[in-house]
Amino acid sequence: MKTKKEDLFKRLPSTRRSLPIALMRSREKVMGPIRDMLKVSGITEQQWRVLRVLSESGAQDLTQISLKASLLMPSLSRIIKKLREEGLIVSQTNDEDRRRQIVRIGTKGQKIIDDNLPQAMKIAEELQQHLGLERHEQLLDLLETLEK
Amino acid sequence: MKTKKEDLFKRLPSTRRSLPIALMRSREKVMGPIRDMLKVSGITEQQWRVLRVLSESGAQDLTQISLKASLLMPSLSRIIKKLREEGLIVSQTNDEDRRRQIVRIGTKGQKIIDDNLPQAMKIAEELQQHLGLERHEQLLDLLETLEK
DNA sequence: AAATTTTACTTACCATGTTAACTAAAACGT
DNA sequence: ACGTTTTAGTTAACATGGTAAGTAAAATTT
Repeated sequence: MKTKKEDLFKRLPSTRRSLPIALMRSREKVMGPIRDMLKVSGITEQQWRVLRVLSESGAQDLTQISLKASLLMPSLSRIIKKLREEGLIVSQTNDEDRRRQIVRIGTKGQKIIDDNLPQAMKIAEELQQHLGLERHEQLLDLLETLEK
Repeated sequence: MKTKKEDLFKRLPSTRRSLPIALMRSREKVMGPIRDMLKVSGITEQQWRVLRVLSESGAQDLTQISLKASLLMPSLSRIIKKLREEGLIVSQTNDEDRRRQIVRIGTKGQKIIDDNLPQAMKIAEELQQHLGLERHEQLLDLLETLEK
């Protein structure tokens, strides 16, 4: 078997075996059905994450939301503004610390959660079944390892 | 141990065990060092991917690049324009098919590749070592499974 | 050959990602 | 108390993500 000239040098992994690119592609694949679902409600994936956090963990300030929803403050700031304008959330400044803005989900926002939660769960279950429970757990564990 | 009301209902996985969110967080983590590296050269991660594809696979049209670099055509279109303006690539319309634009990397673009490739390889290696070779391969395999 | 469809981009529009600079309020140091 | 530092959030600027519509050339249909 001949050796190609390029093989004499060290090379970056091909895009197919590159972890950053693989992560990106997987994410696109996984998010497809979720985005399709949300399009009907007219909200984005990130707005959905914010509403979910508020629905699950109750009223809280932007810093907490940004941690739980994995959104950078500048993005979150815009998103909160938008969601408030559309009446999906309500916010008030904290009296103890007037820098803080406490946000809670509104009726209209909660309705979007309620309307989409069943299908979201179905999508998550199908994804899990596609991989198989064991490999699904394994994948999450490996990704968790990556975080540290 | 008491059962909270919410536990009586099916729930979406917490963000820590949600695959879409885990993929996103992992990607951010992994891309950090690469972005830091590229900042010095003044190019973005996506521009880097385009240059890499051109450097590795030679002159080709936008559709091919978009597949290899995992970029949507609208994004790629802008990126190519930018890279051309900055003199990192050169492009010419194909004579057989005048819709096609054949792009190749320029000297200046190749220099960016050459300047950063060693460090990029080092970053990739460190990532691999962090996980361990076996788990690294395992992770890539699992992500590949997800694609299908 | 003329009309239709498909292909390869391009442009527009809006939302988010990312870094940096900025503002206001709270916490700290002396 | 006063000045400094830190924290919480906002704004700005530029690039990309993503959907939709537009354009020109090639391929197909009739």
